[in-house]
Amino acid sequence: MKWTQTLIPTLREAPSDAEIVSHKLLLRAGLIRKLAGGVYTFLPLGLRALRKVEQIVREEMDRAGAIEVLMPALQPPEIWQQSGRYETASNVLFKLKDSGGREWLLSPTAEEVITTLAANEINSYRQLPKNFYQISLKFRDEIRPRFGLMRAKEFIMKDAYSFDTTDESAMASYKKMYDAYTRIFARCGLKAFPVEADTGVIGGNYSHEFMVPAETGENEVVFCEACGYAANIEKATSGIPKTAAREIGAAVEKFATPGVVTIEALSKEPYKVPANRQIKTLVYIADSKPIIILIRGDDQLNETKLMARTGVVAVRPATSEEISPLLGAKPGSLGAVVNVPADAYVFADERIRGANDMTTGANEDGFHLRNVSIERDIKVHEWSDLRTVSAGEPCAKCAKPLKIRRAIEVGHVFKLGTKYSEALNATFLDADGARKPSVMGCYGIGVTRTLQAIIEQGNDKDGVIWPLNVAPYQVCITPLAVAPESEAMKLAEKFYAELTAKGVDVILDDRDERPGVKFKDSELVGFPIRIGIGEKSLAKGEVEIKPRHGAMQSIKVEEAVNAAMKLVSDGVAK
RNA sequence: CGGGGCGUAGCGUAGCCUGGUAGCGCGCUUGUUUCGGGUACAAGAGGUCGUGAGUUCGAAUCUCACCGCCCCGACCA
Repeated sequence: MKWTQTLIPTLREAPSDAEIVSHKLLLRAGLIRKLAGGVYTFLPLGLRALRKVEQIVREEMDRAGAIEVLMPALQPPEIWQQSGRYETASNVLFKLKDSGGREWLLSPTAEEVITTLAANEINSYRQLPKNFYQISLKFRDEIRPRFGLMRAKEFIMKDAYSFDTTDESAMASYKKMYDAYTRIFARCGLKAFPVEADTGVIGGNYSHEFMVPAETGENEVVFCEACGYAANIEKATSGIPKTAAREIGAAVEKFATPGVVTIEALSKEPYKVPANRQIKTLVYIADSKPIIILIRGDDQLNETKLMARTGVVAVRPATSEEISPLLGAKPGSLGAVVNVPADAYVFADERIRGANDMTTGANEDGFHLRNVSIERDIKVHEWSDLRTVSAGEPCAKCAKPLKIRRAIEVGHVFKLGTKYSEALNATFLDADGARKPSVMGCYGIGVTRTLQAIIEQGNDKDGVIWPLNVAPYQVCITPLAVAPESEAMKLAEKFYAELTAKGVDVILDDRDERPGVKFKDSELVGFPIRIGIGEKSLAKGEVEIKPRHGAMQSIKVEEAVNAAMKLVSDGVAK
């Protein structure tokens, strides 16, 4: 490709609506342009890089035995009602009507469609296992699109869906995808690692996310360097000890705490109740029903865990106005010992199970209770892990201190079980003549997000540093004179023809620009290899080869093509 | 949706508080110049100051509403 024939609108300065480095570089390097919030046009260079990522994904899916299909973006709501997600995923669904008034959805994912397909086309265990995938536009009415392609209303996702006869077979399908994902991200030049994950609205019971470490990531990952444990903080647990038991104290005693409405205030003079001997009482509204949560004073509730436990669609903290009539006191004096409505469901965190000598609110403004022994004094309906892990806590597996870092989620694999196959009748006839629902898995890669993650991970002050495998062009030939009869341009054309013939993606910067402009632009866009051709070195029979992320070297004209080929085959120089 | 911020030329911005001629840098066009790291000089084009209403003799500037964009939170590939 000749530079002047394509469109590479580089920018000296980033538009002010870009915040993070990868978003700025996507714009500055002329890869994308915004049409509206969360909606982008891919320019020629951005599209080339995107296609390369897609191709890697496609090759690895095929290699893992998945088969490519293409499902409609326009979907009828009936199948979503059947699966139950018309309600549970309602907040991200784009809904529209055709001219006849019939309602449609824009696909945010395709479990319903693929399961309907499987229900119709798969009848026998002999047809299984099968794994279908597609690479297509997805639509989600994100509450807040942000960071360019990171969270967009419209994005490209690879989604795959496996159907198996048994749980064991489904695990094998899962493992194949897990391994394929590991290869995909490695081939994209990304340092991505798998972590245990919550399953969210997709459902299912076993799941890993693939994470790219980045300060700008929207996720927090808890990990152990010693044993390799890693989990999304929404799911992570630690080996932190339970609350130390003390001698069962005297009977519960009410004491006045005027004006004390925080854990911290109660831990100070004159009360001096340490936060770890306090029970924090929270009221949440779970799908419009109030629930009471008990957690240790120095712990933080993990709302994702709460949602997973309750199985509801949405939880939110109750307002003060909702709490007062329920418990008879305002937040700050709440407890679950006395005056708890009989129908109020009480969840308690495992860490305070068996704890005694605790202090909690009296459900009376300005009073607390001491000597509370949880099992004796509180009716807990359900115990579970509800707390958020903090950095430094001991790993549950090896007791070494856990660390926390931020990351970008680029892929997610789920073991779904039979949730969708049962709802949508995707059954098969087994060898024993019994009709059974297929055991499903689903597997997603945010392709456009992966592209941005590559940039977020590979850049410096001068611009993007593309891994060779996904660079829009691998080699940029930069003649410093562009008149057709000039030595530099003639040689550039020759290199261009030879490298192209060898299957290398080459761009020739034939713009009549100053050398500085060309060098700056090639670094901004981030081509892995630049071949500079100018009169000075040409006089010595040499040209320059400059890896984007390495030192420039002068090389004899006749060796230039081979030298470039070597860099390409080496996967490019450090 | 809650909280915060911002809308002035393609991009980045000044001007707004204290109402009166819309300014600068980059980019773009033309010419000269330069020719190995975003050259220099000159001449130019380009603006409904987000939209609408209001206050005023007069509004980019003050008031209100709406729209859009960005950041923090809930949601997720």
